[in-house]
Amino acid sequence: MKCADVVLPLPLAETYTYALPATFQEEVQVGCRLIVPFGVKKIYSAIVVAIHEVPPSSVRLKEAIELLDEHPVLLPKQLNLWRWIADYYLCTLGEVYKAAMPSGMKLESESVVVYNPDFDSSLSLTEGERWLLTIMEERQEQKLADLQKISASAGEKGKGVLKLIKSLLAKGGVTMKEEVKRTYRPRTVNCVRLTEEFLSEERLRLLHEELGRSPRQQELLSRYLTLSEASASLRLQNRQLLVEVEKQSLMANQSEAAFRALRDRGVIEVYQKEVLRVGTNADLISLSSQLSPLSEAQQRAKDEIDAHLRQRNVCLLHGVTSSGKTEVYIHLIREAIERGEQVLYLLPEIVLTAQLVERLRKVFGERLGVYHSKYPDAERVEVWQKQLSAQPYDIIVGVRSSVFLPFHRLGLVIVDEEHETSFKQQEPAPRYHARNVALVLAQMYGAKSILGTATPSLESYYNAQQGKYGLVSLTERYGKVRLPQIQVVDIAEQRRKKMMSGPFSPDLLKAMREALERHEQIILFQNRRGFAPQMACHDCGWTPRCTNCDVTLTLHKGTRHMTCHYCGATYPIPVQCPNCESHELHGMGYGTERIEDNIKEIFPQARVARMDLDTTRSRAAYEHIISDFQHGRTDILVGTQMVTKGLDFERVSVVGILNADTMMNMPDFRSYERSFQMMTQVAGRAGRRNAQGLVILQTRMPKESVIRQIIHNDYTALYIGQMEERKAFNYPPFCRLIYIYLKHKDERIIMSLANDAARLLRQVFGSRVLGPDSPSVSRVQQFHIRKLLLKLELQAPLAEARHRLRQVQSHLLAQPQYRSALVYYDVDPV
DNA sequence: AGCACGCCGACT
DNA sequence: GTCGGCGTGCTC
Repeated sequence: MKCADVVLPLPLAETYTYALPATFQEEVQVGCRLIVPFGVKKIYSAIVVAIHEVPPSSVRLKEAIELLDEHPVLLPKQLNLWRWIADYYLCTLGEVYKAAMPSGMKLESESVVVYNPDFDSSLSLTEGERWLLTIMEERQEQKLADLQKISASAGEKGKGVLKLIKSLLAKGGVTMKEEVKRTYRPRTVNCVRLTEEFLSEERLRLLHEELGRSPRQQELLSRYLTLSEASASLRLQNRQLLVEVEKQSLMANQSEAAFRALRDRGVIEVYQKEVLRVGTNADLISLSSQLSPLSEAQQRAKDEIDAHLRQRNVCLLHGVTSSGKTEVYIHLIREAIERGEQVLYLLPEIVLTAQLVERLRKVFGERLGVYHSKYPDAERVEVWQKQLSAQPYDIIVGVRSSVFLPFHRLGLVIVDEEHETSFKQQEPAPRYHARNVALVLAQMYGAKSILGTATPSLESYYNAQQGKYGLVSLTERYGKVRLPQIQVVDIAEQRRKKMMSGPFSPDLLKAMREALERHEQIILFQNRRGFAPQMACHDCGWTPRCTNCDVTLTLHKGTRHMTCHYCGATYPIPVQCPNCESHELHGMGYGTERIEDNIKEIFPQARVARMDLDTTRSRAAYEHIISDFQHGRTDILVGTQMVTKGLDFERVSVVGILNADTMMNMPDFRSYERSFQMMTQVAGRAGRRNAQGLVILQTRMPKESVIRQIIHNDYTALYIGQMEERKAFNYPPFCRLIYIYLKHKDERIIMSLANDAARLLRQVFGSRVLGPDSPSVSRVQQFHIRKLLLKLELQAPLAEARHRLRQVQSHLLAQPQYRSALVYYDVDPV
């Protein structure tokens, strides 16, 4: 008798053991999915991580319900990676499972309420029960979740559906069942074939005569026979030898009436064939045909990378914006594929646009698979399945989560825009850094890695300086375009002189006006979305705040709401100050929405688009904005960080950074590094394949060192300056950081918990523990938050440290007063 | 996570 | 007296 240890897609630390029924116990392998019952009613698809004999002690194991896979969907290396992530990032395997697999592969049960048609409705029922019963009569099987939605919109009548369902269940009006929802459905196409009766030359000849007076049907039939290559009788007798004919291709110029006639005669029949949504390797194109030759500088960079990778496993490519790193990658990818290796090309979500995929497809055709969170889940399931198959994609271009895809023979990993913080998942767990996970993955496969960026993270550059990574610089822009000229405007001074028009300095307006006259494009960067970051009463200074979180509300004029950017709650805009009854409530400060409004007033003839979280909810909307700008259908693009990411636009001559100070003043040891990266990246959008661009950088702190470094594109100065500070105050890359977050609804409890945790941790880690602090947003969704900081030496035994952390956690949570507290970790925070 | 159980305050 | 809120503990 065998049983299996499984991981459930839940934040649980343990694996669970299920008995395997005789019907499929021989087929179960590690890495397969099993459907298992869990708790009283729930059913999940779990991943098998071990198979063994039933231990004698375990009295009552539940049985697994069903085996979903003949072959593992999780390869041993992927499972090892899961384990590494759970261990390193201090989370559970279940959390990794949740993040790793497309949801179509993580089945979950849902409760369904079923109407009982034999129910005697003359029984005495309450008004609510009657209401529910009429709803169930209309549709006799309804998901519990749907009923809850219906009841929420029904108001009074639908109050407490759960209660109503329970009472009706007791009276026999309805029953309940659990159904596993299969969200992934293969796509099918209609195909046509001959029926059993007509699968012989003899019968077909007869038919031909019968059809003597039906030329349309004859034509259709002969077209079918041609398409299916049903020439020899051997083929006819063995249906497997016939080529499948899709109805769509059969019906080109054919009569639908003739088709129906043939079908009604019982000659042909229609069946469904499963097809992949994603491309197949059918039309492999020659790899060298679409390669652009490299410039001298690019070729040199590529040769250096090759040389480094012979010695080391990782190489950092530091190439200025617009130096054509992508072309270098393309050449490296081609060579890897020719060696028979697979390639993983990681990008931050925002850069993965149609334009890049198109460029890569031109070279690699259907050898390229795209894995993106904004693509339909069904497509992601298929990419996963294809990676498992015998003909996987040679290249995967994907976002963060593509590090979880299965590979057979991974040989090269490219992490583009390596410095991007969006590679680090913030919420929920696992809080993993896809760049670092990708490096671990590469190591597991013995693959080489390339990190590319114009603005390296200090960590990566430090590793390169230490000789851990190779370092290659590409200092020349493609086509030898000059880097943009950066002009700094002191907005404090301009404001004193009353020269500012709202957020715009005269210099910026002048540059914009001239660009518009020359029919060139403009990018404006403001790192705040919404209309105004807060509202305030002019008379008493009162400011609306979120009731769940400790933050001010952002005014969104378009949606006529105030929104909490932490919990997403929306509030109506107050007409009157609740504090002093004044009507003088105004938005303070500038978000992208307000900038857009102002520009439309100043340049009414200009076509303006805005790109931020609010305007790019869907992939279509996002690609629309980009393609409009790319094809010159918009003149000015206003946006948040999104506009700073490696987008290629040819006609941009002016970039405006409206307020650099919000970035530099972030209360974070990385604020200067971030400011440099963001501003250098957005500046790099100016003057590509064109004359030199102009960047207007508005700030109140024009003398700051980082501003000087941005102007001169002096990464080395930034690096040296920042490294001195990091060393002096002991911050990464000179140590490792782990944030410990504590959450509780009661502020008094969180304070005492934070103090107890700090005391216990200091007993173990001494002065390596800092805090507790209140984070800048100290309350989110009713939970009070405290944060502790653990600074570990680079050579510290990490596994030991993590073990001790877990010990302290379980010790604290065992105390009754802290039982409802939440503890989680952020390892290597960004 | 999601669900049942159990304990306390606000209503018939 | 019961309904229903939420805190607590368990799930092979």
